[in-house]
Order: sequence, then structure tokens, then C-alpha cells
Amino acid sequence: MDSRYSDIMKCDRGLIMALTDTLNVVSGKWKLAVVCTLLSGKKRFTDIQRAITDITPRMVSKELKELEVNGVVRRNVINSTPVLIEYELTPSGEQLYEVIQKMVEWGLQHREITLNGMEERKADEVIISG
Amino acid sequence: MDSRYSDIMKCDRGLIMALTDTLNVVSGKWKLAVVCTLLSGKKRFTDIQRAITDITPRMVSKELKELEVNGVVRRNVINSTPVLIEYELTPSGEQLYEVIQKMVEWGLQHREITLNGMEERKADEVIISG
DNA sequence: TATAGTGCTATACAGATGTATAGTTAATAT
DNA sequence: ATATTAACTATACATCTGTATAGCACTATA
Repeated sequence: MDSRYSDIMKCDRGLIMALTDTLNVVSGKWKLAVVCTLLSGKKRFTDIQRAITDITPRMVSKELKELEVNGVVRRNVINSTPVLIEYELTPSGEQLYEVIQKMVEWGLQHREITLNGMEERKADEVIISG
Repeated sequence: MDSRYSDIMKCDRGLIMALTDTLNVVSGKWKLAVVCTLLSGKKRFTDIQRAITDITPRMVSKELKELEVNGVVRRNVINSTPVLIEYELTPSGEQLYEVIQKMVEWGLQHREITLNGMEERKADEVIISG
């Protein structure tokens, strides 16, 4: 995780770390699913499980724990009977929305570009002379 | 890969697909490293390998192939002796810069927020009454 | 007392992902 | 003739990620 992004970013090592941080939070099959469900407000364990239909409780637990350690999610124990536990995004977690938005934008553009490109090109290997 | 992001995005299934597309391109240990090295212009196999110091040729090959299939990278065979092969970003691949930029931004903000937060809070489990 | 719900954890496993090491082909350089 | 460079590929292995299944401790309700 050191000198990989050297080419564009050789000037600033901090940027590489920042990118790596974000990637670590974002990657994993259920991370963004959990963040997305929490974007609409605080939720309890089983609410999250229900919102992400095909996730197992083990994965809910694991992903929430990792997100908490990374400062994206906060776990609130509500002192009532029975004890309830609520999960919510930290301010930092909420700001992830902007990253998600850009990713959605790119995905949409990319889909259009590649679909149009399909008609123009015929081979998937372009040979030019040099 | 279906109904996971239902909570914010239940209205538009296309957005979910777009997000998933982007995640598929972005995830994997070396994907963005390769994209980053290509942001500064077309490069050959061994140039990429050298730029990303600790990657093996097998991984260079694999990641380039996947990026090519996903329409992010184009492979140009230069008809010379010896045959050379150049890799470059497609227009779509270049636009990934915006996603990367947002990810770097978030990473930097996040780092600052969590470092400040460390001093204010003492426990990592906050108990409130309800 | 029995059953169901909440918020998890444990164990074992399967599959995906990445690594290490070596080898191939073909051309130029010494 | 031998070494070196370029652009890979093959094999085997290790590690990481996610799944399946089960269970626990507690509380509320019938």
C-alpha cells in the first residue's frame, strides 16, 4: 500500500493515503449497501438486515463493526427496556454520499459511452501502424 | 447484486446498476493503481509494471484485461518490429479521474474529522438515554 | 411455561482474489 | 553463441472474503 499510485501522485503521498483510506471503507460486498441504508436515517440491526434483503446477520455485524472502527458509523446503545441499539452515520459517513453520487454518475456515463462505442467499432483489438 | 441499495435508491434501479458497475471497475487491489498510471498518458506493459513497483506481471496482465473488458482501457498493438503494445485509457477511463478525486477529497476530510473527534470523545461506545 | 423477537457470536466451509516462481516466444545486442 | 528485453502465460499455493448453519442471552407476550 505504498508507492503504487506514484505516477499521477508522486508529488503528494498524503493523497495516496487518502485514496487508500476511501477504498478500504468502500470496498467489500456490503459496505456501501449498509452506508446507503443509513443515509435515510438511524436504523437498528434487524432493520438493516431487512433493508439489505440477502445479507446474513454475521455480515451485518461484521460490516457495521468495520464501519464503526473506520469512523463512518456510530453505535448508540439506548438505555431502555429492552436495551435497543441504533446505528447511524457519522458526519464523515454522511459525506460519503458525494463519493457514491460520483460513482453513480460515472457508471451512467460509462454505460452510455460503451453502448454507443459498440456500434462504431467492430474489433476489440485496434491495430495501428507505428 | 439486486435489491441491496433499496433504501435510498428504491426509486431507480438504474442507479443501483450504475453504482455496481463503478464498484466492479474500481475494486480489486491494483485496478486504480493501473488507471492512475495511465492518467498521465499511454504506457507499455513493463512501464506499468515499473510504475507500480510491487505488482507482478501476472497481475498487470489480469488487471489490464479486466479493465479492457470493462471498456476502461484500450490495447493498441503497434505494427513494428519488435511488436510493441500500448495501453491507454478510453474517454470513459479518463473520466474516472472525477471519482478518484472525490475519493481523495473524502479521505482527506475524513482523516481530519476523525483526528479532531478523537480528542472530544473518550469512549468508543456512546450511551444515551431513550 | 412456551414461543417469538432482538442483537448478536461461533464454527466450518467455499469461492474469489492475489502471490511466487518459473517458463515461453521472438527479436535485438554483444 | 549467449544474454537481454519485451510481453506475456502457467502452475501451484496462500490469503482474504463471504456464506451457511447454528446457537446464546435476554425480554416480551400469550
